[in-house]
Formats: sequence, structure tokens, C-alpha cells
Amino acid sequence: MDVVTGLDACSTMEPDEARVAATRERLVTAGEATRLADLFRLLGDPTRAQLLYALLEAGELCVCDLTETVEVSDTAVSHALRLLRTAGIVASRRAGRMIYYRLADAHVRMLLDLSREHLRHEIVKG
Amino acid sequence: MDVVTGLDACSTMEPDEARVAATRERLVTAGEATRLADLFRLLGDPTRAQLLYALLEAGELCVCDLTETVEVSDTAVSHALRLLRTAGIVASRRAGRMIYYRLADAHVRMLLDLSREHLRHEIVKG
DNA sequence: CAAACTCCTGAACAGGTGTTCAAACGATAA
DNA sequence: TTATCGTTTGAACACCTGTTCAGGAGTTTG
Repeated sequence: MDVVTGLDACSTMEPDEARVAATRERLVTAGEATRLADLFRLLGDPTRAQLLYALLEAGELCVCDLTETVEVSDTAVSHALRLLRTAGIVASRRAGRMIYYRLADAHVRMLLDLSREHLRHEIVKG
Repeated sequence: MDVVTGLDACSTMEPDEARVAATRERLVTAGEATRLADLFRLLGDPTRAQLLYALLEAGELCVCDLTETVEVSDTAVSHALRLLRTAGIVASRRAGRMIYYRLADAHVRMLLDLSREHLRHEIVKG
């Protein structure tokens, strides 16, 4: 649409048009941005975040352990885990009648670690 | 609440209780998890993600440039930028009658970069 | 001054999201 | 087999969220 034909608004400025055009090439596409937003949105819930950080520390936990760690019902935990599992963020393993969950991706591990660092530095800055 | 008194559910298993307790100490608190989720939720919207990645590449852009880059109304962009500005993720600078936005935090820059890498590796893996 | 331009704000509406509830699945134990 | 445990599922509900719309700041130009 406008990504190709555009450049009609802001017609009073020429110096920045080149920069906008150059940015578009290196830019993530709308589709990529949507998928990135999907990833972030999955981490953007208190329950899911707590689950993920619990798994980051413990390595592997069953649902009942996770339900104890986070303060929500087992049903809510299960729903949360389903979203994370479908997205490939966590993986599960059955042992008897319990199911153990773990983080499935090294990048996500780094992401969680980096974000926690960001938060704690922010607090220092006040 | 249960974080202190708990340990009553899952009473049939003793071996994992120690691990759960140990995890709780190193774990992010519920408050930290909420703040981390707040951060992720802010990145978890296609419009805001596109804006942030545009700023990641361009360094600094005014609202009209951002409106051109992303395919939404200037009003939606303004609303999105307000959330990001309030959270300290972007910073603004006035020059004449336009306002230039930029990423305000190095950690967020790394976060965006790492996430983009994650996505592109995921695609490779299929 | 008024007009044009860039950007912001508030209210309102449609759509998505997380929780709870009731029920059911698969696996072990009696 | 039946009972119980651990976990999952689907529907229903209240809640939050992002967009649009109409209007208004603040700034430069005529």
C-alpha cells in the first residue's frame, strides 16, 4: 500500500524522505513485526512471566510445582502453559502422571535474563 | 500467602519440595514479574513493535516519519508513543513543530536485536 | 492577527485476553 | 474394576486494550 506508493504526507520535508526510505529496507517487515509482537505479548503476562522465570531458575518443573510457585489456580497455569507450548517457548515431558516443563529455546533464556537485568538497572537509576 | 505458608498441595511428593523452595529464593518476586510483564506487554503490539524497530534502525525519527513507516493513523502512532514514552522506553526531543523520538535505553536496544535474531533463527529451523 | 502544520488528548466503541467453572482425559494405586 | 491424582480442555464471563473520531494544544508562516 503506502509502503510502496506513499511519500505524500509530510510533503514539506525532503531531507528526511531519504532516511525513511533507507530505513524501510533494513526495517523488519510488517509480518516480522507482528511475529515479534506475538512473541513479546506471550511474555507480557504476569502469570506466564512468573512461570518462565521459575523455569529459568529451576530448569524443569511439573505443573503442580509451578502452581505452587505462582499464585494462581492449576487451571490457569495449564492454560498459560498451553500458549507457551504452542508457541515453542516451553517443551514438556511426561513422567508417570505428571508432566515436566522446561524452556525450549536458548534465545528466550537470554531474553528473560537480559530483561531481568534491564529491570534491576532501571530500579538503580530510580 | 502461600509463598510462605504453602507446601500443602502436591503432598505426595517430597523430593521436589526442596527444589521448589530453593527456586523461590532466586526467583523474581511477583512484583518483579509484573513489571517484567509490563515491559514485554509494551513490546507486544504490532504497531509499537514496528515503531521501535524503525527507531532501532533510524536512530531518530519524527512522528510524521513514523506514521509513514508504520501503516496506521498519526493518532494511533501518538497514542502508542505516549505509552512507550511514559514507560521510559523512548525519549522525545522537540525541534520546531515536530518532535523526534529515539530509543531511550540500551537494554531495550539489545532486547529488540536479540528478539529479531531469535525470530530469524526460528524461521531457519522451520 | 489568522492560517497552516505537527502533534497530542479524551471519550467511545469493537475486539482480544485471562480467569473461573465444570467436565473429562490419561496414568497409577487399591 | 473403581478411585484418586495430575493435568488438560471448552465455554462463559468480566476485564483490558488499541483503534477511531472529534477536538485542542503548541509552533511557524503569511
